[in-house]
Amino acid sequence: MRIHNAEIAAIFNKLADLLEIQGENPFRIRAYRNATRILVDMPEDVANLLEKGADLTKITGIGADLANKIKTIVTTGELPLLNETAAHVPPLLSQLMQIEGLGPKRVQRLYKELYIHNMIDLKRAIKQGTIQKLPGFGVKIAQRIQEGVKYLSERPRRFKLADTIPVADYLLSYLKKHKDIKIAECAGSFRRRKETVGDLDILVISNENVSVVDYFVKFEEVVAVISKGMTRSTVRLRSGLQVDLRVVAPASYGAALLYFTGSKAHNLRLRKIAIGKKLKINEYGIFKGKKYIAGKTEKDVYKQIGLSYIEPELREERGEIEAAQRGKLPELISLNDIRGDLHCHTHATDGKDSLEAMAKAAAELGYDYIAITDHSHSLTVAHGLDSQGLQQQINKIDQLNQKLKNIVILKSCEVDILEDGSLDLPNSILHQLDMTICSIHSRFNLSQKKQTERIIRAMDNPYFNILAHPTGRLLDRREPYAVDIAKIMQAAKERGCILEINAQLARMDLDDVHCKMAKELRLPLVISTDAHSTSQLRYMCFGVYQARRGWLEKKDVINTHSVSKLKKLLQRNR
DNA sequence: GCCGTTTTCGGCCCGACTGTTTTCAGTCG
Repeated sequence: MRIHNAEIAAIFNKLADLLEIQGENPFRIRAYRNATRILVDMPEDVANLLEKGADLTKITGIGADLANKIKTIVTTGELPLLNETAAHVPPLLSQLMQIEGLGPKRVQRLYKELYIHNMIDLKRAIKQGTIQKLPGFGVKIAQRIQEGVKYLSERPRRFKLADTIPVADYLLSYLKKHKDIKIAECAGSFRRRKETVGDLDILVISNENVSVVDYFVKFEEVVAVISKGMTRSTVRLRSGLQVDLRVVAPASYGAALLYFTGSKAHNLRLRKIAIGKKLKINEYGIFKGKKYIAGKTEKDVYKQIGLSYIEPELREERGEIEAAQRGKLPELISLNDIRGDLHCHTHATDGKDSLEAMAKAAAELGYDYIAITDHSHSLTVAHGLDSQGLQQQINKIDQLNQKLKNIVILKSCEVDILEDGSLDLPNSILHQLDMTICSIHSRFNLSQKKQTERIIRAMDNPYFNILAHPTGRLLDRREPYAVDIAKIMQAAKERGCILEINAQLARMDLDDVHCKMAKELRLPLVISTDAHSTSQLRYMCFGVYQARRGWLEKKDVINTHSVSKLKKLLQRNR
């Protein structure tokens, strides 16, 4: 049984919670939390790396002790220290830390004074009204805990980025109506374009902070004001989304935007670098002693500590600071670089719109080409095409291409990869296409070895071009199927195949970490929308965000090429 | 628990808001 990084991370995170409740050294706890972030951000399972004999202490943040603990978890599936700690602190106490307003100190007190071991005990204590009688607690904190418990069971954990955009736009337009607001913009993970957003962070530039905060909490969608001070406030909206507002003066714009954009790990590094230069960074600026030396723009702050400007999408402490120091930051791809969409469906299978409508919509987006990739016949739920159906579509596209002047329709198909790794349409029809995309829509639960072999065998077919949605994950709904992505990428590279970044909102597959992994391997990727209607062609921006988070440049993505260069690339070596 | 261009020991980012206090601890980002 292979242990995945997320499982090791969960063990360290739980250990950190319990140690925190015990009142352990905060820096030791930080080391464990830092390790969880490192593990989650790694493109490959450490179990794999250990098998290859890698030295984990080479990773910054992992010392001899943590490396040993990781090894123990990988070989035995558990960590003795966690079990020992759990003997002193009830392990389910870590759940209580997820409640808003409950940190380690209060959880410890609930445990020691009221013998609360878990969520059930807590709910009982709330009902009995015993919490407010604890020294240091009081009525308001008890009330906040009660609301926190309720909210924890109701709220979605994170929101998809796309779902938060209309809310953010509406809130920003509301804020901008205030006469004293010069600038209002989103920071946080929203600005870093993470695929999911935990809460919305909004920065406002104004000299009239008090009236701005007052105005903010009156926004029509606010259902609860969690905190409200002179310069910041937190509210909860009808949708369950939490919004943090911060107001600063113009001189602090850059420093505040930097601070509020994060990530936390990125900011920590910046602040440490500043300390090394006898400087101090906070949300008001960068200071030498008490003297303000910069802070109007983010660029100014970076410059003071010897770094070039780092794009928000890169600020995850995944090597961007070292790259900035060496002047080796990537020039990130942008939506304007995209010249076509290579994955979309029509009403011939499970799409909503016609071939003509899709082509016209793509032309309106300024694209040079669009590939029509309706499903093949194994996907019966989508009424997939058999050879005959595909032949009819090919003929239709040929006719349409004669007529169309401003766009080229590429003949294609989303071909199912069968369990044995064969494709479910014969090469006799595939050779008539400009390209194929191939994907897994069945037997998700094969072992990692079998699933990986299945895909690589499919790639052996010379008509295999693009592996669509390579891990099959659906955000919040389905875990990725077990595949050795490193092996798949290597095999794709050797065979001239390409991996997709699928921009369907629930997919976003590959993810950012895998994009970066592909880039390092020099494996080309494609960004596609998998549009099932003309309107979904607009999802392209989300794929581009993901690509930017994965450090991709124009040259790394094949649908930035002209149609002739693209066609050449899709020829493989056949 | 990690780390080292002041350090192998002694540091480890920094500030706002709240509630329960009478000057500050706890939580959060």
